[in-house]
Amino acid sequence: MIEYRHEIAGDTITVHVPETPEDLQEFSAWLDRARRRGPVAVDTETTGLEIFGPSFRLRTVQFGDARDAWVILYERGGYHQAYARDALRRCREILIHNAAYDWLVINRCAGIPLEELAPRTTDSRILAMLHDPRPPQDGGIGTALKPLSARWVDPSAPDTQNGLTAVFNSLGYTKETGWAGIDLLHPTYLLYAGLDVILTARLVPVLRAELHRLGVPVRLVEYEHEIARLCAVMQRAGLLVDQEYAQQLARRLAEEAERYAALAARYGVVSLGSPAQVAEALQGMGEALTERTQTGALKVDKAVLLPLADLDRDWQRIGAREPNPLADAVLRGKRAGKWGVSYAERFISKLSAEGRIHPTVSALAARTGRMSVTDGLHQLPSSDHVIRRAILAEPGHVMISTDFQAIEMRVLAALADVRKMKAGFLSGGDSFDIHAYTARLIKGDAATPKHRKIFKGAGFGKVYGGGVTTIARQTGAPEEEIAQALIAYDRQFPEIKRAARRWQREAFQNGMVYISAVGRRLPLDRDRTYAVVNYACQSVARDVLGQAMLNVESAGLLPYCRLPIHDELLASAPRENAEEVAREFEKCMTWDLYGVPITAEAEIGGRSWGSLYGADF
DNA sequence: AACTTCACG
DNA sequence: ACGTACGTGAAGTTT
Repeated sequence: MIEYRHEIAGDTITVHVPETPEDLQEFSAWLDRARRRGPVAVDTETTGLEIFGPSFRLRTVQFGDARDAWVILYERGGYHQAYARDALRRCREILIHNAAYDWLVINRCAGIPLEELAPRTTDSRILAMLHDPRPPQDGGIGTALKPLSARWVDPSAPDTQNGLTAVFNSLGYTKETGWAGIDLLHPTYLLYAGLDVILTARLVPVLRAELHRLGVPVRLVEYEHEIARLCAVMQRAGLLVDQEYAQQLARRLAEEAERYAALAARYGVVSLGSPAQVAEALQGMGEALTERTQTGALKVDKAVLLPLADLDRDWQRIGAREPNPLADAVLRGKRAGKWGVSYAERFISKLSAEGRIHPTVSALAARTGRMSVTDGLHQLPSSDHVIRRAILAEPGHVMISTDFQAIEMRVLAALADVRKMKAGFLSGGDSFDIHAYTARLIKGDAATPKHRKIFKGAGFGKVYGGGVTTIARQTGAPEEEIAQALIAYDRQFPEIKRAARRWQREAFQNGMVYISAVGRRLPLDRDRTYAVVNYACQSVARDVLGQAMLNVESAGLLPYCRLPIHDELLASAPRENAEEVAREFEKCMTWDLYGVPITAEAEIGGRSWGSLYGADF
């Protein structure tokens, strides 16, 4: 048995590393005592972060409480693996930091379904997010184990992390390659592995007490653990990639990017991605650039370049001027480059052995509680089907996308109790259009599609906290018209302004933390408290999606689910049942929220995701 | 690491 | 006192 001693918060702790069957027996005896006393913290060390990648391996599984850690050398195989598996099955209550990762690792490498682990798990990262969801850049502690431990357990907790990075470097590894390359028995590695479970074991009771003190509902904590499980199930399922198509698409886009880059080079732009070069070249061609970035540099983003290329927001010729050929080449070259690299190539490089991508589905990512998904799967271009075409339903299946209808406007109406909005949503049928309704309320029979567009902008302005200038820029309407529209909007829906003021006051009285309708803590930035309207709506909309996911599971539809996308659930379902499954999804996403109907509409596509975006396949 | 840009809801 | 568009992930360039 290898043993290390270390100090945490003034206590001497021990990291045990069993090597022989007798050592493992001792571990087993400890586990029996520990699991009777209380929860056992669990963690894994792996060769990297690509759980579904072809060379991924599980190296160690750690167990621990506040004073003892046991690092099981899973990589050694044989009885090490047997004891680790057995121990995972025997623990009643498990504590994990960022459980979704370890659930999936253990599921993939040790064959224990995450459905067995999840009901027994408390995730310290979830507790931390419910305490303060802000990343360090926004003034929070963040949710990484070391900074959290430094705050709540022992200020010197991050030292081992830095120590391990230094060891990686001294051995000629980087932060990425070190995890797979370092010797399994390296003392710093084993100590680091052991300390993580001890820190987790100490973190959970402190955070629990803190949440209790702040009145965060236990129900919310439990709900978040359920949502984490559902997201992990979707991550495990992954999405099928049309490999041949993706490869061909990547090649085509690379060629296209190359062609436009060569064109831009003729005007002195060596790198399309260099705003400074683009700005200088455009000015050299006599173009007047007026917009500036936050740091004072000349802005040459899409919004600036499109008019120079005589293109509207949909890339259609306006006919107002002679297109600037450089602006046109930069726009097209950058788009082709981004689509090729961020999407098509990424799909290929991220493939699992089974030909699928498994993007990380983070259940609790944004400071509003919103989910996030990696590998670009939340950001695939929707204006064109070519990228989404590369993602496929299962063999014999079709893609089904079920969207909430105007969810944030409905949540706003519900939370702020906006009388006329609620009346509209209640009277409106399936195809009710809140923005057209608003336009009719204000303009009467004179309401036109142009008015609808303006009041849609005003509605988003309310939800986002935008002003006249930004809404005018977004909608393309004159500022005077927008100013009038906002006045009319406030007159029709006076409850919104009142609620905004009330929510800001509540937050101020609560240490600049607004408590959402479900009890979620939403810290406000002092200099932009108006954001509370957006935080309230966005976070409850996220919780509406979470509830829908729970309903979907109860209806037996979870195996069809592939991705949550803020106001949408993407699914793959057998072609012959598609109609029935689609209706079921709609049912799971339909209910009443404080007197406002929440409604959803399913669309049945073909084999590829792209088929839902105006293409015929 | 910071900045800029661009893709989404 | 007044007014403020919100939230992400990712790539490329510059510092």
